[in-house]
Order: sequence, then structure tokens, then C-alpha cells
Amino acid sequence: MAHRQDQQRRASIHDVASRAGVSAATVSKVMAGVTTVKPENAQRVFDAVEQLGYRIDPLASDMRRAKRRIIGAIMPEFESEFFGQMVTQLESLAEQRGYTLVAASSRESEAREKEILARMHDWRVAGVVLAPVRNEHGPAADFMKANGMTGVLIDRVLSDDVFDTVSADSAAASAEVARELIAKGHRHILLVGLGEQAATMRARLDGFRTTALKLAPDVRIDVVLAEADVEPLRAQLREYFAKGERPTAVYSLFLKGTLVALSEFRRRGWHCPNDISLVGFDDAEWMQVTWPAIAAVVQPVRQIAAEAMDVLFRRIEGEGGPPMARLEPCKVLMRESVGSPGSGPHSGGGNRQ
Amino acid sequence: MAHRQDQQRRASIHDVASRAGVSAATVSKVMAGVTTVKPENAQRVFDAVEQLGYRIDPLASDMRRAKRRIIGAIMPEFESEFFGQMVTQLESLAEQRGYTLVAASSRESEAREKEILARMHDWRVAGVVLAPVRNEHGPAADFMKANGMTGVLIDRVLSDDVFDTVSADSAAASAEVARELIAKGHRHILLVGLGEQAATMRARLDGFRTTALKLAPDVRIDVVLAEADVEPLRAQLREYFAKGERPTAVYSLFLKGTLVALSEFRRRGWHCPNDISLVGFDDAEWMQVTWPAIAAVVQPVRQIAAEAMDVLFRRIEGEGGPPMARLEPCKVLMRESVGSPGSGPHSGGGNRQ
DNA sequence: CAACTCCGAAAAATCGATTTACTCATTTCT
DNA sequence: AGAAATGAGTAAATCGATTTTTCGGAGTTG
Repeated sequence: MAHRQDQQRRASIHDVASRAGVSAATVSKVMAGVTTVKPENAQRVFDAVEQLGYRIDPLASDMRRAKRRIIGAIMPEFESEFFGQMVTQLESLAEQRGYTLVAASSRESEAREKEILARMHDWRVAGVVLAPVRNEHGPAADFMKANGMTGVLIDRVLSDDVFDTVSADSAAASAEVARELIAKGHRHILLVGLGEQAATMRARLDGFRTTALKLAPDVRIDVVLAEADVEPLRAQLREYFAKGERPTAVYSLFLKGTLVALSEFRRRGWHCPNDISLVGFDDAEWMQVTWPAIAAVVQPVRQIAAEAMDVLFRRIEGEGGPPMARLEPCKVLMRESVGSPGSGPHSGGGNRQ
Repeated sequence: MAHRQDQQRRASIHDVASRAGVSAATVSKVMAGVTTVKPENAQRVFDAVEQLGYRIDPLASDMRRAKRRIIGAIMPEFESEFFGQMVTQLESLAEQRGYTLVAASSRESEAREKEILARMHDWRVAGVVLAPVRNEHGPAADFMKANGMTGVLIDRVLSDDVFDTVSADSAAASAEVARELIAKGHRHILLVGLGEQAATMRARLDGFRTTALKLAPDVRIDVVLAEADVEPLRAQLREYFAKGERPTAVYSLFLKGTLVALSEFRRRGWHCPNDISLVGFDDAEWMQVTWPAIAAVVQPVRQIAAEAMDVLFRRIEGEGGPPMARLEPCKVLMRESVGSPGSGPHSGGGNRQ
């Protein structure tokens, strides 16, 4: 039982040492599980530890080593299920290896990303899991390279010449979406994306286009790409529909795009899947309880997190070799928001609002 | 310009000191902004700092003080918008004061909650923001009290005899929901909740019931309360409807309950608001883009975070006085999922699945 | 029996800052 | 003028561990 010290300062290794009648070095060895300690002394140490409720101070413990047992995680935001689950996973994996995870949100800003990184460098973190705002070529990755930091890039990346990367296999998933939509008879499809995340978006776009065109050379694929923010995307989308464009299906290349598409459908009084079909990259819990349920590409969060931490720790332990670029396979959940064109009333441009 | 040190170890305060031709103590004073330093020496220090790219090592800097400049945050989960926004806010507020936020997820487990707390105690965090899994009377709060930790409890709490608490004003919000539903003519309303979070749930429940009964003494209020988990709630809800119960409105007292209610409506082919009205405690981004948009109580995340950090730092700085229990007002967004009973086809127990 | 190797443990150095105590000069006050 | 107060700075102690070095004694060897 170890109470009674309460608010006063906690027992240090020296307190344990003097209580056990040994030196601090011996206590340190016992705690580290070194075998060259006389069993009798080890027992005295254990007893003292028990009586004083002693626990190693991780801060002091990390002081001497060049790399502290801290992993930094930088995510663009914490508000979505994807990054929420990602942080949960990363934290759990770091903890399993005796590391502390310090997570920070770059709030979709590259400037902040770099600031956070500098702070983590100050903390001398052993490694960083960076989900860049834009892609692998931003200032954050440069900073990491310039300062010789150990890290792994995830999510909005494809490959890098210095860091390992782990992301969802956007191209393959998009190809599958293409197969499904073409098979359902869609021949006029709108893709909605964000230009900033260049490589990933391109992979999703090309993955879709290549497969769609192969299966149906006559398919018409329109693309609405906003530069950086979501609101401009809404405006562009509105303009696109205002021109009278009437695709039979929309494939949103990212989560917020799915929200925007849905709300634009609402404005016009279009219902899925009768008036238009919808598939979104990235799944969310609500998508299966709404009516209709929204079809989505499910990213393998756990695998991405596990793989990222795996390769990160291998690098921390000094493993060499060229950086690897992992792509983890997604699942595509075709739900009610996808149907065949023309199977419903297809009410046309009625505007409800 | 400070590059060129790259992977080798970073400059320490002694490196700066010798380059500037002063002692480490002087460098420390300059960095801390102490005025009793000759301007000339201060300048030499600044120059050396610039040239070496020196930055204080927060770990070493914290070594001596009893309370490190770290704030711990423990949330039940990271996957929901509410806690995601909360962590983002808390991180931002901690950073503003020069503190580092270490966030951890208890994953809805009180056992884990206590483990995390023990680890944070090891880190000698200056303070903890705890959003308990259950309520303010769990083992985690006990641990904090037993060890004299500084902290503030948020979200699923009402008040405590030791710690300050900050949460949404559940009762007032629920009273407003009651007013709205009664005004719309509802006289048979189902409340859906989770028993584990006793006090908060009770506040929402009582807040609703009191006001509803005052305005319409003839109202019938049913309650389906699951003990701990969400799946049992689904089963109970299914059983409730299977009995032939047919309330005209459902008020879910927590987010997951809203999801469950919606999916049960789906199973039976009921649409909002024609067949049944729905209001949920806790808002989410998707709720305004689905059809119908789901009415919800919006919790004041920013205010809760700001108030929590405010009072926490006051306590860290030694402010005494009895613990305070803050309740922050919510907003109620009445959206399309709420209508008047009998205004639609009210199709009865049609089962789609 | 002296020289040598091992073992286990203690003493001391180290990590990178902060803080205390103390040393000279200057001022300031009486 | 002499005492006290202030200024500016340094050396050393400190925080709580880990790691390196040193040391005493037991056991081996020639």
C-alpha cells in the first residue's frame, strides 16, 4: 500500500536506495531488470519500492538519452472520425512500447505544422508520425529532413525520398468505385476533390478515370476541384449544377466533399439514389443510419496506424535501407445512395429552397 | 541562420554560454528576460543563440520544478466531434500559456482512466483536464484526490467536493427541448439515455420531464435507459417498439443514442418528421446535411474548454477557495426532424427490412 | 603466495537547464 | 569617510534518473 505521501514530493530513486540500504545505481539496475544484482538486494529494493510507492520519473529517466521515449503525432485536425481513430490507435501502439504519444493538431495550416514540429524537436522526440496538411513536399517534411528527425508520413502522401510513407490505396479503391458505378450503368459522373493534396487526389482521380474509361470508353467524367478550402468548393459545385449539368452519379474524393455534395443535393431537392447517386471517399458512422445510407470507401485506419508505428520504431532502432511507401487496401461499401441511373423519377432541376 | 548542426546533438546552454563568453547562469537569465544583465552581454547571448540555433530543452527546463509545464487531458474517446473539438481547444489554450498538452483516450474504461492518470502523475503534470467515463465519483477522481493532483472535471459531471467542474447546462437545454416539443403538440415522448453517466443523464431527464409536465400535465413520457453499452440500448429500443409503443417524438439524451434511434427508425421504415420526430443531445456536422436535418442540442465546446483551462490555471497558480461548478448554456437547433404529430401520413408500424 | 580475473556494488559523472549562494565593484546613504 | 545597499556576474548545487568508473574482496592460477 502506498499512500500517505499525498501532496508532498514523491519518493525519488535515492529515497528508495537509502531505505533499501543500497546505492541509487543498484536501484536503477533492479528497476531495469539487470541480472547482476544479488537476489537479496533486489528483494530489499522491491520492498522499498512497494513501501514508498516509488515510480520512475519518466522525465528524469529520459534526460540522458539523445532520443526521449516520446512520439509526436501531428494531424490536420481531430474532429473527424478518421483522425480521431488514428490518434487513438497511435496512442495505444506507442503506449504498448512504453512511449508517450504527444498529439497536436496543425488545424490544416502548414505554418502551424512546422511550428509544432519545431516544438517537438525541442522535446527531442524519438520519432514523429506526420499526417501533412497538403502532401509530402511541404515545409514540415523539409524541416524534419534538415534537422535529421526520424519520422513517418501518413495519409495525404504517396512516397518520399527520405521518409517512409503509409497511406490508403486510393487508386485501387477508386478503381473499384469506378467498376461499380460503370456496372450500374452510369455514364456521366462527377468527381469532387480538393486540389491542395495534389498526389493523393490525383491518385484517386486517375485510379477512377483509368478504370472507368477502360470499361466504358464513352463515359463522361467531369471534375470539380477546389484549390484549398471547402467553401469555394461549394460555390464551384453550385455553379456547375447551375449550368444545367446533370451527372447521374457523384464520387466525392474526400469526406468534406461528401458533406458538401449532400447539402447541395438538398438545396435542389434531389434524392439519392433516385435523382443522383453518391459515393464518398472516407466512411463515417452516421452514413449507415441515414436514409439513404451513403456509400463510402472505408480507409484501413488500424492497418495504417500499425504499419506506420512499426516502420517508425524500426527506424528509431536504427534500421537502415531506402524509405518504403506502403499502400494499405481499402474496403468499398456500396450502400443505398448508389443506384442505376434512370431507375427513379429523376425529377430534374427542381429547386426546393 | 541556424542549420549545419543537423543530426548531431543540439546546442546546450553551455555551448551558448561559452560562445558568448559568459556563464550558463547568465544565459539562463537572458532567456528568462531578467533585467539585471548588462545590455552588451545580453546582446552577445542573443547573437550566440542565433548562431547556434539554440532553443531551450523543455524537458531539462522542467526537471527542477515540482510541477512540469505539461497539462494532461483524458477523454473517453477521440472519435466524436465533441471530444475532437475539445482536444483541439484544450491544446490551443495550453499552448498559449506555454504548456504542452498530452492527451489520452480512456476508451470508455474507468480502469484505463486510472492507469493513464497514474502515468500522468509520474510525469508530474501541472494539472489534468479529466472528462470521466462515468461521472465525478469514479476511481479516477479518487486517485487524483489521494495524490493531491490539480485538476478540473468536465462534461459528464455536475459538481464535486474537491475539483472544479465545467459542463454543459443539460437541464436548461432539455427544458427548452421540452418546451419546443410540447408547443408542437407532442404528448407522447420517448427519452433515450445511458444509465452509467448517472448525474448528467438525470439532469437531462429531469430537466425535460419537469418542464414538459408543467406545460402539459397530460404528457406521457417513456424512458429507455441502457446500463452501460450502446448495443443493449438498441435491443431495449427494439423491444419497446415491438410492444407496439408509438410515441410521436424521441429525445435522445446522447449522441450515440441518436444514431441508434435513427437506425431503428430505418428498420421500421419510419421517416422524420412525418412518422416520428427526433431531437438529439449533441450536434454533429452531418446532421444539417442529411434529409431531414436532425434537430440537436449544441454543446458550447469552446466555452467549456476555455472555462476549464481558466479555472485549472488559477488552481495551478495556487488560488484557493471552494470548488466551483460551472454550467455553460447550450443552443438548441430545431431542424426538420421535428414536426407536429399527425401532420404527416403517420404510416404506423410498417417494417421495411 | 603474488598476480590475475570476476562480481557485485558504490561513487562519481552526466544530461541541460534553474536557482542559490557568494564575490567583487559601484553607488547610495548617513 | 565608512557602512550599507545595489549591480552584474559566476561557481556550484540541484532536479532524478542512467551510465561509467572505481573499488574491495572472493576465487583462480602459476
